[in-house]
Amino acid sequence: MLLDDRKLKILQAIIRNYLETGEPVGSRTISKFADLNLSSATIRNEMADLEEMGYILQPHTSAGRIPSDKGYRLYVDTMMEEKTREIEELKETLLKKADKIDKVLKEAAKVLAQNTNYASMISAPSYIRNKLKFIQLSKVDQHQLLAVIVVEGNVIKNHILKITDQLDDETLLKLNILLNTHLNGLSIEEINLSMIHRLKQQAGTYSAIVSEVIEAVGEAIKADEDLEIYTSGATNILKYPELADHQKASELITTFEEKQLLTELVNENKDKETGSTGIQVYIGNETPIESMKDCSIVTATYELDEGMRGTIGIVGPKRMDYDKVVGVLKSLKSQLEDIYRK
Amino acid sequence: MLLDDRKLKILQAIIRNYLETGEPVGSRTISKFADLNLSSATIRNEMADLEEMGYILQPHTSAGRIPSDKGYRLYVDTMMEEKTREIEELKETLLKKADKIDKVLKEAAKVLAQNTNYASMISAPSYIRNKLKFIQLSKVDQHQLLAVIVVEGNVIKNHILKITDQLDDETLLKLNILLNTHLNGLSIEEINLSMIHRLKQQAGTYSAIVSEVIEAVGEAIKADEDLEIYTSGATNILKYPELADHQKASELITTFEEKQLLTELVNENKDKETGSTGIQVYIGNETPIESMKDCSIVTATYELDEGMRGTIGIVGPKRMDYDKVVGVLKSLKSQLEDIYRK
DNA sequence: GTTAGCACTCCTAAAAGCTGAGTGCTAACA
DNA sequence: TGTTAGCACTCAGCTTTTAGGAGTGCTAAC
Repeated sequence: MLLDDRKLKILQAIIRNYLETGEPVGSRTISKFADLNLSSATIRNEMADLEEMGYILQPHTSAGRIPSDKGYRLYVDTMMEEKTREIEELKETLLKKADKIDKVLKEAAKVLAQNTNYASMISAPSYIRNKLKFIQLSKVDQHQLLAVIVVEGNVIKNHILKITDQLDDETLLKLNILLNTHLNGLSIEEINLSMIHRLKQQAGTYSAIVSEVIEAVGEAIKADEDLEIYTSGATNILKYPELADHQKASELITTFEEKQLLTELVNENKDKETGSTGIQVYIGNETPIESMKDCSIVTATYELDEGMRGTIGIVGPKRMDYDKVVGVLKSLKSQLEDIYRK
Repeated sequence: MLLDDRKLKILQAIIRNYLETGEPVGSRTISKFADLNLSSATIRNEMADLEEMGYILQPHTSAGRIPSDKGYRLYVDTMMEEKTREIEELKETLLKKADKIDKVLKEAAKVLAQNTNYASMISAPSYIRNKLKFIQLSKVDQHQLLAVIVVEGNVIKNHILKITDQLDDETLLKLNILLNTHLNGLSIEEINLSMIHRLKQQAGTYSAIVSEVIEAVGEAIKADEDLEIYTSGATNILKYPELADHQKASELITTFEEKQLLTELVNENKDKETGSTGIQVYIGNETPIESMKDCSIVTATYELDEGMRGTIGIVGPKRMDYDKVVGVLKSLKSQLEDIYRK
């Protein structure tokens, strides 16, 4: 069977209507819809066809139709009208706090959730290939050293290490020079055992300190393991009756609270080439997160610098306002990139 | 009317029973309760008295009785049996990660929520009076300096500052010495305008850098303004029907998600002398947080070091298992203090 | 190919009925 | 005087019934 123009128009009308109301839509409702002048009976015939083709389904006999995942997919891929709304307030709020990226992202997630009435998540940008930029050892007091490790992209890690023997300033300076000359500019793959061994030998009695610093460097570089994720508006999902069932809602909100599972989403996106727009839409079972299989997820990938990427995501009911969400995400994406791109 | 021994026993039985079931308890249920051999009719008479005295109330005629806030209060103050359960697993988990206090607290909040089936929150310890311990300026690259600021208690803040003019190593060393000799050991009150002025003069052409560093110092010291709070198990409240109503539940969970309002709880506790145990119980309307007026909150204050305090809290239904919660909180409190106290 | 008409399905909300837990009161008992 | 058995009464909540309405599929006519 062919999906001709009229069928497309009817499908579109069904989806639009369902997005608004959340109720199954019947043939009469569609027949009253402006441009196509058809009786409800005709619509019914067409709807039967659409159902057979898998674009819509009936929750039960004698109910109207609702879009299937396949139907939504078609809608998102081909029928959406691009709206270009702006969220000006957001930009202002963001600019005010531009000095602290964690604050900005937290705030952005909040604004996003409030604007869309869905749940939102933002992952902090993480470097894909990280190189060590700079190490600084300093004496904090008699028993403690502070190691500051700066990684490409000005990610900074601090590590306190306890020492038993006293260190004079000169030795400290030597250690600093030793570490920096050998390690700066190296990525994690380049710091291998033979290099560590060589360094330890050169450090002599202080090899224990060198060990500990190198370990801290390792942790600093693979920082994306515990990826920072900011979420907001998880409770918005309680607003949609089809998701507000206790069991499901609890699982969903927990997913947002724990954040652990959301990394799957981020990782899924990191590798994938998302095309020119950087927007990904997961509908129902397409989602990589089990507890969200009754939801739709829209994500955007932002890139502050070559290889420094993060993910913005919106989670809502399958009948989400895709037009709006995509618009808002695009806007936020470009605003983030504007603020931080040099 | 006097609250004699028998009335007390009946009240206790009512509360115990209600805590378990969450259903209003009737006279017959109580009369079947072991030690007091009384008929349901007698219990009914006593219950009428207890109701008149305000310790219990009826949701509607011909329903059993439930404890009032006043009843719970009496129970918590005088009738609770102290149980001393242990959460051994917690201690192990905590020890494994003892190097990162934020991870520990996050984990502790999680364990707390899972153990109790209520919502949990933990505020990171914050110094009341903070002193500057140490400043370190280093060159990251041609255009950027890194200022590392260490505050008493090894709280470390990093601040990146951009520079236009080149700085040679000698000047940097001089600046470091200048800043450290003048500022170390000072509290925020002691760094006043005249001192800043003097420093700037001595810094000559580099006064802009000094300004920026001092500003960063200020932020580092008053870090408790944006108090870190870790929460977990907010969705647990959906398990208690009396709180799971959409409107209320949504507000409650949002409170946990936003965390902002929780600072009120922390501040409330910071000043208050909580007695020898450090445990506070808020029942119903006693709570300082509006959205939680149908809940009970139990908090404990832990103190890692003189003046370095944080708050642990449990939020649940009014019929929470006070015995257990108090026990768990005490246990966690002492474990935290054990791990971090020097 | 389109449409009016009709019988049929089945969800939903409201109404009616029933049940059982629980009460307050009274009168009798120890 | 305190305790108890008994009884009539209340009322939330569940089940069943009923009615209504939205929507469908099919058929026959245009």
